[in-house]
Amino acid sequence: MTSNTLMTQNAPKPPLGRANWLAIALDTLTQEGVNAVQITRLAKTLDVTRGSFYWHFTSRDDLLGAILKEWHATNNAHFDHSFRNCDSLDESILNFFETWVNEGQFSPPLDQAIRDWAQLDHDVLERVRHEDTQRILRIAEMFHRFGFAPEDANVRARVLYFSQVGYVAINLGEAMGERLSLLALYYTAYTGRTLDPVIAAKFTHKMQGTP
Amino acid sequence: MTSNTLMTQNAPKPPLGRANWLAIALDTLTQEGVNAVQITRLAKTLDVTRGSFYWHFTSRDDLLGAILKEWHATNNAHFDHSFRNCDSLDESILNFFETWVNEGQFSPPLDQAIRDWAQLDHDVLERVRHEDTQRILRIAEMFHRFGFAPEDANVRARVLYFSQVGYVAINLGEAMGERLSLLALYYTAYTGRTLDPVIAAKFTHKMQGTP
DNA sequence: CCTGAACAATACAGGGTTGTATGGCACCAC
DNA sequence: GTGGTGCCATACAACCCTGTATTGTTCAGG
Repeated sequence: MTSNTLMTQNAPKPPLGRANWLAIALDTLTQEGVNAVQITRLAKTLDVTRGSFYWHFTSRDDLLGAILKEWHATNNAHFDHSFRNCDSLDESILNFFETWVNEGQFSPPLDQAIRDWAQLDHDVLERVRHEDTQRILRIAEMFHRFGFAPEDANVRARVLYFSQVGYVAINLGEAMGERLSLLALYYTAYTGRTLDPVIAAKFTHKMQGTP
Repeated sequence: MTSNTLMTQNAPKPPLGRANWLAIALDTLTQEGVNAVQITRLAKTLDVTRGSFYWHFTSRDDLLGAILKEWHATNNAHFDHSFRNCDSLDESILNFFETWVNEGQFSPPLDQAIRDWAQLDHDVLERVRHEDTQRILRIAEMFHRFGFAPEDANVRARVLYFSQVGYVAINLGEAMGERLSLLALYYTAYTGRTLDPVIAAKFTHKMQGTP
């Protein structure tokens, strides 16, 4: 091999922006926790030195603040939209399930990483608590809309939400098929009602794609 | 006034043992996570230098291993005994609730700290997964014993267990009164049955002590 | 007494992380 | 081309944490 250029040896490497750093930071946060989001490591995975970071951010805290803002802007917004405009309880609950397995808009792992982080930082805890109560309120409203008494709706919202959070925290690593096989039972456990078999079948078929 | 150290203002400071280090390590683990259990910090809170630590333990990993063993020996054993020898579903479920609020034998915060740790260490994850599946199995057996069909018992066990784990993960910081006021509704949400008001009242009264 | 074990203090080497300061280098404007 | 600006590399100072080696200190028992 020749020692000189003119080949693809020297990657063009387009300039990085604040968004690139934020994205990789969110990744390592969700995968390895707050303590792992270190400037040195991020720089290494971006194949760049820390000089770049300190051009886009003033400090590590600056980055962490941006992370929190990003989480609030994306994850929470998508959570809200997940079960709006639903005409039935079936649809609402199934949409809710889908939100938690279909990583795309709302990211449960990110949510959990933020929650872990909150255990160490009181400011983060406040924000997470606020979000959680908001979410529970919205789920409760949903239950109420479909005929549950206010207090019953409240409790069922809590049980449903707690369960989901607990499930991702426990991280059993089950396959999709396992979970779907219990769908109807989950539905009645959460709602006290029976899931229409046709709707269940449709949902099961739709979900068979993801692991 | 007791005798043999004739009033030295210099604290006698009895010698430390492996158990002392383990205890303080478990404390900081539950309060601040694995990354916070550092020899230097533990030594500082024990008012001792690191020289002591390296006499009792060979390394930090040695300590972490001991922590895991301790968790397995105490927390899990106490979890098992929590709802054994119960004659009714009421009693079982209420005992289960009590286990999760009454910090004494089984410690939910420690449980959660270990779970957070598991997110970073695959070995720990394996052990936690094993424990979680065991626990769920035991709860399912309990439901089955009181008349639930096997699959229904399985799902209800999962919902109940996930909920509790999720609740401590979310860390809403609610007062005892708040939670107790919804007791009966929680009970029917989890079991699909109605809680005997007398038993409910007895339990509520019993629990009013703890915040 | 004296010895050796239990336990702790001190000192040092090696590695890792955050900031900051400063020096390039490309590229676009004028 | 001159200059400025966006972006990154390099070098350095100040910590913090681990592990190990070495040296005390206390105390029981032969």
